Amino acid sequence: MKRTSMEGATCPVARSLDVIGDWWSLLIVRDAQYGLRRFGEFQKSLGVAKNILAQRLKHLVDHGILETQPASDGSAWQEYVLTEKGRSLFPILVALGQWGQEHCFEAGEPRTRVLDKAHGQPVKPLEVRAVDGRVLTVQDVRLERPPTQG
Amino acid sequence: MKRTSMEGATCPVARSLDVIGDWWSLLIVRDAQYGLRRFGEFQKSLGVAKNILAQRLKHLVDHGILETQPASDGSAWQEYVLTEKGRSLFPILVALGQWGQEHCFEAGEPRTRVLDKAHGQPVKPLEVRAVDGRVLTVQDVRLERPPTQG
DNA sequence: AAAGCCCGGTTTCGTTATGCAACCAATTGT
DNA sequence: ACAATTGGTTGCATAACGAAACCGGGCTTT
Repeated sequence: MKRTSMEGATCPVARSLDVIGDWWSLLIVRDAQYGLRRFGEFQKSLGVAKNILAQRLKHLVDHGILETQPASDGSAWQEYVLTEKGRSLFPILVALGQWGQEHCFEAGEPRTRVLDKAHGQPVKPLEVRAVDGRVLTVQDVRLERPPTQG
Repeated sequence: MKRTSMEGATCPVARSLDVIGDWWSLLIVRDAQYGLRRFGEFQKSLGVAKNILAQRLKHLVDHGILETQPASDGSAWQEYVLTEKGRSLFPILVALGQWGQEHCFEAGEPRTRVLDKAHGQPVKPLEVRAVDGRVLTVQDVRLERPPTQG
């Protein structure tokens, strides 16, 4: 009765979710993107139980999304910093954020926003595009499944 | 000891995850994007237990991501189809898929791909852009928290 | 250098969610 | 009319989650 794993799936979405699809991982990554590094910082920011946080940090380190660094302020403790793999989750977080803003808030309700540092403007809504630049919707794409599968 | 809810969070990412952040919801939505509509189709495609699937479908309907339609092939059963809110999850799925392809597969390992119908080409990698069109990385943005919080 | 306070966890234990299988009603095929 | 399929629900065992207690090493204060 273990939670079913998507590790062997041929669908990239399923494999991604297998790694970062739990309730906390993406929130940890989000906080890491914005500079949090220490266990205590994450715990305070997220309000998550310490055992769960420890589990998740270990999971993210094991999967190469975070790595531990010996220090940075001279103290003997370690810090958790994003790897390149972790930083490349940025579009996912932006996509989730934009969807959430659009669909999970009342008008005027206060919310955290991601702003372009250069001009203080919100980020442009993501667009899925073809290699030739056309904007694509779900109707414009199709799924290609691998040849030999079930 | 209930699973902590993000419903009241001011962060849009957290609110999104509160709705679609579990192990199955996005996979159901992905299948729905590619045309699956019936309970049995989802169950067969995902291999999920029927009680869990029923729970998740209800959850997605409650949150306005799917809606039930009376029929389409004349039978007396109902179908689950995406609402506009559900269709707008498309960029999130693309982002997850692209990240998964890049980071969760060995080279040459067979995988499902999303292709532009027009030319059969894979979709272009997503780019986060500023309103003026500049491509942004996480270093180019900052977080603006709502004024009175905490 | 001793006492005490943080930081970063681990342990314990109760509660919740997940997953499998059995069951069941309504619909459909024969 | 009878059997199989569809679309679920119910029960039960197990794994994950969450709160709080605990704990050891680092750091601080004196």
